Amino acid sequence: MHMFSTIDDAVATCIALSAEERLLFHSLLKHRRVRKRTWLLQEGEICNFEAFIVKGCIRVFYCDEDGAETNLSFAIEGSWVSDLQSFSAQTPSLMFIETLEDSELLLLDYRAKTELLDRIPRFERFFRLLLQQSLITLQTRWHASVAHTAEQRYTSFLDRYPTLAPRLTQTQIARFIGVSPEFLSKMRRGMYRRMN
Amino acid sequence: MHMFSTIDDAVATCIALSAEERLLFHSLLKHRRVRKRTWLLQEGEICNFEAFIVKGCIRVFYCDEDGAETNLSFAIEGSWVSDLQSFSAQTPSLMFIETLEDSELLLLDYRAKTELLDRIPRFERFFRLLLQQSLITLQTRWHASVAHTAEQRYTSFLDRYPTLAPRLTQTQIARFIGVSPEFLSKMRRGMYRRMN
DNA sequence: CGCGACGTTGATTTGCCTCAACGATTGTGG
DNA sequence: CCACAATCGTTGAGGCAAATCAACGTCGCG
Repeated sequence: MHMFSTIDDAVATCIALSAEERLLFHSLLKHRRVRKRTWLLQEGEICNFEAFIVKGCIRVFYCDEDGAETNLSFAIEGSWVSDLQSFSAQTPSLMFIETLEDSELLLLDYRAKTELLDRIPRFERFFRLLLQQSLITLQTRWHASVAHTAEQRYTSFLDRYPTLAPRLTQTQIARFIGVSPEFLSKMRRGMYRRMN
Repeated sequence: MHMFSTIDDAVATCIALSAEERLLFHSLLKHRRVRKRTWLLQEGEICNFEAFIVKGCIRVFYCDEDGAETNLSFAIEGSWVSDLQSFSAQTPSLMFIETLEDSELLLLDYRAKTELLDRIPRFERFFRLLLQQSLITLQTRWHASVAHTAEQRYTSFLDRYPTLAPRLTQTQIARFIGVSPEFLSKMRRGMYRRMN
C-alpha cells in the first residue's frame, strides 16, 4: 500500500493509463506531509496547487472583514482541494485552506498540471469529470441553503456525510451549514428532546 | 451572421478547430426555436440535452412540494443550459427548465456529445473549461447567499448582470437571490428613499 | 372586456443572530 | 506533572432580518 495507490484508483475510474504514463503522472506530483492546523493557502496569496488528499481532513473557508468564517467545503482522503478561481487564473485568492488533521498530500502545481494535460491529454477528461461532480454537489448544496431550514440542512448533512461528520467539531459543521454555533447547539438539544 | 457564429466563437476561445471538425460539430447539433414559457425539462424527466442559447432567455429552477420555486440560474445568448446531474447520469431530474423569452437553441443530446468527445477529444478541454467557469461562478454565488444580506445580494446582482437584469421580472430576480417577492419590493422602496 | 400575473403595502410572526456568561475539555509551557 | 490559556459546547435574554398572510391597484393579454 504505497502513497500513490489511492490516487491511481481515483484516476482509473475515469481513464486508463499505461505504466509509463502512470510513472510520468507520479513524477509530476509532490508528496507532502503537514501538521494539523496548517494553512495551505491564505487570502491574498495565489493558489499554486491542486492537492489530492492521501490521508487527512481539510477545510476551505471564506473570512469576512469582521472575522466571521464560513466553510465552503471539507475534503478528506480520496478527494481534491484547491482554490480553482485563484489557481486557474493565477490571481489572488479570496479564501483560506487549512488542515483540520495531520495530513498527507500529493500536490500538482500549475506548471505540472499544464505539462500533464499537454503530455497526456486524456487527463482533460479526468478533470472534466471531477469538475462535473463538484458542480453537481455544489448545486445541490446551494439549493439546500436557500430552500431548506437549518434543521433540514443539519440532518441531511449528517445523512450525507456519515464518515466525515464525526471528525468535525460542532462549530465547523455550523459554519458549513450556515448557522451560528450557538443555534446549532439549540437545534441539537431540541432534536434530542423530541426523541423522548 | 448565421446560427452557428455565436457558438463557434465560444468554442474558438478555448480550442482551435479545423474546417472539417467544425462541420462535424455542427452536424451533431440540432437547431430548435421555442416560444416563450415553454418547458424544456420537467422534474422527473431525464434531461437529454445540453443547450447552447443562440438567442433568448431561460431559467432553471427547483420547485418544492408546496409549490415554491427557487431559481438556480438564468441563461442568455452565448451560454449553455442543462441539468448536468440528470444529463450525465441519465437519471430523473429534480428541476425544471423554462424559456422566459422566445428562444433559439442548439441542442447536443447524450449520444451526440459522446460522439463529439470521441471524434474530437479536444472538446474534453472545452467542456472542462466551461465547467470550471460554472463552478467558480456558483462558489461565489453560494458564498454571497450565506455571507451577504439580501440587499447586498440584490445590488451585486444588478451590478454583475446589467444586461440580464432588465429582461427579468422582479419576482424572478427575487427567486434567484433568495428572498420573497414582497421583501424585494420593500427593499427597492427603501433603497429609492435613501437616494433622496 | 375581464382574467391572471405582477408589483406594492401593511400587520404580524418567526427563524436565526448577537451578546454575555459559564462549565468542560484540550493543549501547552513552565 | 501541574497550571494556565484556549477552544469548545451549552444556555439564556433580547433583537432584527426576512417570511407569511392579506389586501389592493395596475397592466398586458386572450
